[in-house]
Amino acid sequence: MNDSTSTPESSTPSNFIQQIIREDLKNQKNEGGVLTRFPPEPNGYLHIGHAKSICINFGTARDFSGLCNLRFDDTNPEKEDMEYVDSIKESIRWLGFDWEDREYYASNYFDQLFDFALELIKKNKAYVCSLSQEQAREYRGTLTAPGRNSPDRNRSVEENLDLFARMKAGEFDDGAYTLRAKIDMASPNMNMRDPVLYRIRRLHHHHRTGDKWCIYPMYDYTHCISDALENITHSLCTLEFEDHRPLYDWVLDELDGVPHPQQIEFARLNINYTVMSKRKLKQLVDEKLVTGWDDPRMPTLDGMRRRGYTPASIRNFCEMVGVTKSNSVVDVGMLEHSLRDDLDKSSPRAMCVLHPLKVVIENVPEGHKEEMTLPRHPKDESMGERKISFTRTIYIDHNDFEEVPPPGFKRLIAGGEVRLRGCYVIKCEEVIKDAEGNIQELRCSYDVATLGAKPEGRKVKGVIHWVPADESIDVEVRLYDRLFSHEAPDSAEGDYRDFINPESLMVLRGCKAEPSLVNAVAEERFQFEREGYFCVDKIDSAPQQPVFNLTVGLRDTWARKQG
RNA sequence: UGGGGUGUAGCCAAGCGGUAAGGCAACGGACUCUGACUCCGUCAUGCGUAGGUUCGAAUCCUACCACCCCAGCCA
Repeated sequence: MNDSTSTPESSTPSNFIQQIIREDLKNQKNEGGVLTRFPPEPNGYLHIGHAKSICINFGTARDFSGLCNLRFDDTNPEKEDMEYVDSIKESIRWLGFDWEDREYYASNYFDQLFDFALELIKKNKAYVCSLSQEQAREYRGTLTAPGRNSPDRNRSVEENLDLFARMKAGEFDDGAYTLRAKIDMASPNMNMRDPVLYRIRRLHHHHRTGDKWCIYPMYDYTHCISDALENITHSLCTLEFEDHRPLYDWVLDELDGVPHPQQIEFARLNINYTVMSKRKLKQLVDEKLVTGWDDPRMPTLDGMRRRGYTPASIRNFCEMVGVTKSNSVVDVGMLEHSLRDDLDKSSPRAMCVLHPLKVVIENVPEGHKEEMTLPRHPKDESMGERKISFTRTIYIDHNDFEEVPPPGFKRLIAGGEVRLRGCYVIKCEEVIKDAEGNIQELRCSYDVATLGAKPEGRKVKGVIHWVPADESIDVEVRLYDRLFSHEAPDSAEGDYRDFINPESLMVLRGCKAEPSLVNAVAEERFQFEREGYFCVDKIDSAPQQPVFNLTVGLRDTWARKQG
């Protein structure tokens, strides 16, 4: 295969869709071009599952030097709204894809769609049916029993034309008539049993066409024609549309002079420990089980963005997952791996003490202040440095001190030593407790000779993070965990809501952050050393008062060993 | 009991008649002023099951099994 057409970079293994397209290009199909489309219905917010589709559609086009259109599949005025088109556009842009000026709407094709319907009627391939919804269901038959022809099936072309025109003119109530394709009521494929092409929806205003129309085309009829009108070459969609393909092909075959794109189906994305259906996500929002569509625990792109996910990590994840036709459930660990992988490279380091424990270093004089310089990134010098004052009173994390340490504990213990990150080695001289025996503070000493140098004659294994007491800033930190404690909340016994992880959100107030963090801006990301990756919440932060969301924790082999 | 799909390790996934890629996870170890990162190593005599064809089968054939989707005037 030595054609001049660009092929996907070899770094990403080829998938079955790329193989089909490569074959098409070899056969000079579509004049060697590739045009795909991402076709969301503007009836809700995008989630990680849509991200896979976006990556496949835009990514496949990019891999073959083609283009991808954005098309809103807005044929059902009952559920759609402008609010959603704006949010969808924003999410796609955020993910890093650009449809340039190729923004289309199925509703822009309503006139042409209507004319094509006329063509089908004239060819005696469509008829106006008066069956009620209930009757239609009865006439349709079942999975194993064939359906029966509608009594209106042999209505004359003239009468069909007249009735369809009157449907459009608004003469009939919702549900009084439908326009149906005349195919085969005995087809083993339910979609081919004279599917509805148009329905009457007088009661709804369309978010773009207003009240111009009172009949609306159905998905099956609209999608293939929209693809054809845009000269789409490959119409990539999910598996559940597999048995709609014969209908997609039927419509285009019956129409004169329209191109015939190829529909190819792939498996949708499933991830464990979450739910992906719009119905359930909406329920979580409506029942206030989460704070909204952009709750950082939600698998929505708005939620993931607020959580601190990077667009690149989501794109890489989608690459990693691959494209196949087999239904699968991807381990959320893979998503987290992709996230950490990107964040490790791109996040400046900072120190923030989540559970402050006061430490007084007795051999540091009152008022003493020594400026420490720490790199913003251990491997990327271009990120620069930050300054932190070493003072007599500091805070360390409560979890970094144990009076009775478990075996292998290498943090601070009574009488033991530990390194303060980027600073001196300190030794715990005394543990001060209140009447109930709770640890109040630690009295320590420090070894002057250990700044940037190994201590003499002994080994100090542990390194812990810290902040100066006076100069640190108080911040709110929100610790997020998986929304569900069951890996398959959908398919488990009982209601999925019963598996909501009660610890999926823990709010910590009075955390002590190093002073450089005071100017952190919305959505800025950091690695809080030894804790995890955090980002500044864009909703609840105020100037000089950042609120941090835990994006994902650092891998923690110690915690894992502890059980 | 109809039709359309899919079965390769705990998870995702290559493989396209020539003797099971890669990633995630896990487990060892090295390194380390983050128990992080990085780096090394281990991890399918086995490809849903049973037969068959072949010198040779995850790949071809036959039968069976399991799971997913379809009976909206939703997309």
